[in-house]
Amino acid sequence: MVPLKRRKVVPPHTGNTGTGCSEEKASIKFPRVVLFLVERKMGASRRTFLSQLGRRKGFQVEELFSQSVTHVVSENNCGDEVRKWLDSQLRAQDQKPVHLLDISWYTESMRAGHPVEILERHRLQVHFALNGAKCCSKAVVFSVPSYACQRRTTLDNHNTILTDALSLLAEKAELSEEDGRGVAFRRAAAVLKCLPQPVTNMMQLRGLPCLGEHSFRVIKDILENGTSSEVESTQQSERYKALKVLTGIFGVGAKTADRWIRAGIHNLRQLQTSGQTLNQAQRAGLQHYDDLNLPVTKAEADAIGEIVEEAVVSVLPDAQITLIGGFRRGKLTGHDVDLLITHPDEGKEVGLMPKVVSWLQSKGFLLYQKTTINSYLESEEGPRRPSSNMDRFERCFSIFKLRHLSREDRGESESGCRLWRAVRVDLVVSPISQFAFALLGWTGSKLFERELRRWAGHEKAMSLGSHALYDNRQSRYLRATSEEEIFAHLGLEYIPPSERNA
DNA sequence: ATCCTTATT
DNA sequence: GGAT
DNA sequence: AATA
Ligand SMILES: Nc1nc2c(ncn2[C@H]2C[C@H](O)[C@@H](COP(=O)(O)OP(=O)(O)OP(=O)(O)O)O2)c(=O)[nH]1
Ligand SMILES: [Mg+2]
Ligand SMILES: [Mg+2]
Repeated sequence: MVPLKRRKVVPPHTGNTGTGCSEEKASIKFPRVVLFLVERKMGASRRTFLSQLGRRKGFQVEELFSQSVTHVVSENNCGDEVRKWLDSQLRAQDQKPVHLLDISWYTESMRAGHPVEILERHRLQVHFALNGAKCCSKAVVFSVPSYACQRRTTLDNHNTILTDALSLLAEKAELSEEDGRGVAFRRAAAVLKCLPQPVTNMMQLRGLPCLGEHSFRVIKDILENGTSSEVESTQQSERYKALKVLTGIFGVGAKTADRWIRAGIHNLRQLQTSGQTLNQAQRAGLQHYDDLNLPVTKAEADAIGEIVEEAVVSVLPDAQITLIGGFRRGKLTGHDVDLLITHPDEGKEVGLMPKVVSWLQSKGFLLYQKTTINSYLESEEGPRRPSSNMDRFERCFSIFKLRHLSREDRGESESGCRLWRAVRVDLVVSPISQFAFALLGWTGSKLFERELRRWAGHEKAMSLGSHALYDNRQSRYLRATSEEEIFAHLGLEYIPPSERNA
């Protein structure tokens, strides 16, 4: 884990506040091992005694913690506590990787007269959640909250093997229309995604939320054998493979795929020869199956953003376009491009979507589109809208025809190779008064959105949508002009887009 | 036992 | 499947 | 029933 080889050893520099190395006349026998003993719980006198013992045996034992230290030895502290102390001593970016070791490694090394091999039992325990669990017989310090919208989840996932496994089980449940199981596995995976380090043993998981018997079993199998038999058998199952292929068609969900499989349709060839009636979305989805199952790059997303911008400003000059969805969270690829359009003057955006779609269609950019315009007058029934304006909401699901991005802009027309690809593009038009809700609602991730809404309903008696937040107790809509304000309304710490990758 | 996000067409 |  |  921690690279010990070729660690540059900084010689004990001047100003090392003296009480150390030079006084003990024994020379340093192990230059690649630089020790530091943590005084906390060990006591100053015992620490001095152990340090001098070590130096007599030829170990370099530092008085102060610095970048040159390679081995940190502690007694009766757990890894979390030691890590916290080290962080308080040295800025995180200045720290080099160190071994966090128990005193047992030190005493064994003293007895052997040389640094002994580091075994698992020598390492200090690193816990993730001390949710009611005890840490070294000391009370809880920090915890992993149970709603994903209370946590920071960046894209650097230290447990991809485990989260891929749990995500696959979630997908299997969702394809079997077992939504409860599906969301349970999604939440379990999300908890592991937010951990600061790889899980190496089961004890580290004590006290974590959303992990139960089944998830523990899957994790244990992977830690012990490198794989989970349940995951493997799922991947090999004919039904799972067929469900994946068929739901890979835009417009085909779990129910339709299940019906087709029961009719003996397991792949695209069987579907095409079956004479099944397909709706318009499914016909487009099937025609562009390969392209739509290719990842979309950030460069392609930017290119589409520019085309849409040209369309939008040509019909409404001051309109603003924002890239949302996974790309706003910092993802490098996605399954589609999501764009949010608004205008600084409330009401100027009304009727924009049909004009934008017409422009794009006239230039031949749209292979498919379904636009929905939600405009309705104030109704007496149900909760009243935020005062002063009516709800206007326009959306378009489309398939874009995008010219291939050329490395050196050679506008070639070679042999049989196509010059374009199909890309799924979602457009949303929102009035500026609802922009913050739209931004929050379409930035995702999907699980993060569900957890925000569950938090709103269950913990705050509120209802959150992608255009408004309703307070059931005050019987009114709460206004917001920024995502920060919405988190504040919900009593949540603000989580930036890059940390919503649950 | 019951719930599991909230909208749209 | 996991939390309440 | 599908999509976000
Ligand atoms: N409330 C709610 N929002 C959703 C749902 N699915 C997606 N969204 C929101 C959050 C997503 O980030 C955003 C865009 O959806 P996408 O399917 O394009 O997902 P995203 O862009 O995150 O991932 P991608 O890289 O495109 O696969 O819309 C849903 O089921 N409910
Ligand atoms: Mg997307
Ligand atoms: Mg999308």
